[in-house]
Amino acid sequence: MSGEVEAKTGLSEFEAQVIGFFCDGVRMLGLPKSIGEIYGLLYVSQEALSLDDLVSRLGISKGSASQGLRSLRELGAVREVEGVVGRRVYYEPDVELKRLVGGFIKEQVRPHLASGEEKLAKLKSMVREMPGNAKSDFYAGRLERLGRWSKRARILLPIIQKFLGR
Amino acid sequence: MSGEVEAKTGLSEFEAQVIGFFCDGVRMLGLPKSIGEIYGLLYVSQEALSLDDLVSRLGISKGSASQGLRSLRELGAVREVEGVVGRRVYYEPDVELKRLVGGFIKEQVRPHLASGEEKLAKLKSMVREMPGNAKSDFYAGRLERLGRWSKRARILLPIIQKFLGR
DNA sequence: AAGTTCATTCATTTTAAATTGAACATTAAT
DNA sequence: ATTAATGTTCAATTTAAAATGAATGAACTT
Repeated sequence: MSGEVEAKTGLSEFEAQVIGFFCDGVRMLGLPKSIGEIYGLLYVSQEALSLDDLVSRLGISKGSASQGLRSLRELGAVREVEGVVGRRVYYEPDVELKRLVGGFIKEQVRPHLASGEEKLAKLKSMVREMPGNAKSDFYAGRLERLGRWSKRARILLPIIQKFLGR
Repeated sequence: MSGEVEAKTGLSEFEAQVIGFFCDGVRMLGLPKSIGEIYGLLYVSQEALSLDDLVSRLGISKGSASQGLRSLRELGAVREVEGVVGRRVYYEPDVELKRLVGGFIKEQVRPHLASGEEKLAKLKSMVREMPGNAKSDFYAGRLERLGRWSKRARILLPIIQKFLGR
């Protein structure tokens, strides 16, 4: 009657709210909701959880859980816990902001920045190969400005990481 | 045969590539492609452009153009140019990174941060109202950590803006 | 005030992204 | 070697987001 939370499984109200908190967070970063759900549940759980735990408690598919865990591993946001028993793998969250941001920058930001710089280089060569185009000076100026943007980003990223690292 | 660019209108290859550059950029920020197209075309255009110019040159609908321009105005990424003639409004891009980032932080980042902090406060009160729950200490610790995250973000944002402001 | 020009809104359609789950590995136990 | 347990992949589906464009509104012109 009041909440917007889907409580089809045995999540407490508190757990559901924390999970919702992380869903909002990851959506702001352009990541799928399921990643927020998975990280969120790990974040509120004192014990490490297996893939099957995530599936049953969150009510998501095995596929989602598997893919979500992979993304989170790549981001460095979760780590495997030595599941002494059997071959089942248990996960726990990395809760250090420094590392979370570092992973995000490394996996999401830097690749985009790099591909942007490639494209920029191509654009610059296009301008160079323009004949006596009246606009080419204007174009060159605009591209130069873009180059300054990405240079600033490159300087800024380590500053951010350093700041968050304590 | 080779390119992925839709050239249904009179966009030069160069213009199309610049627009593609900005499409990638805004998608990284979680904004719709049309916003990248509009800003991109304004960015490569020496003269200010009207809504109808955007519609005809980009081949997008009036609705998209209108909504996209609104978002860009709200972000402070474009400004109206005093269209001396008639009542048609012409737009030009704001090309200062400082202001673009500032607008993005103000419009996109801060609201999310604020709503996150609200939710966090609610979660904290939920923990306080927990009876002698065995997990409440663990929960309190986790929430405290989240609070530190958002405090850091609040400190970091002005640093970023200051850095980009020269 | 009737017509014109230009911009916005919003219900519908389209497109893109995320999710699902059955089929396919992989590894371990017997 | 066979079965059981666990994890991954990917074509098909579902869901969410964005684009469309007809209807509407607002502002100007005559």
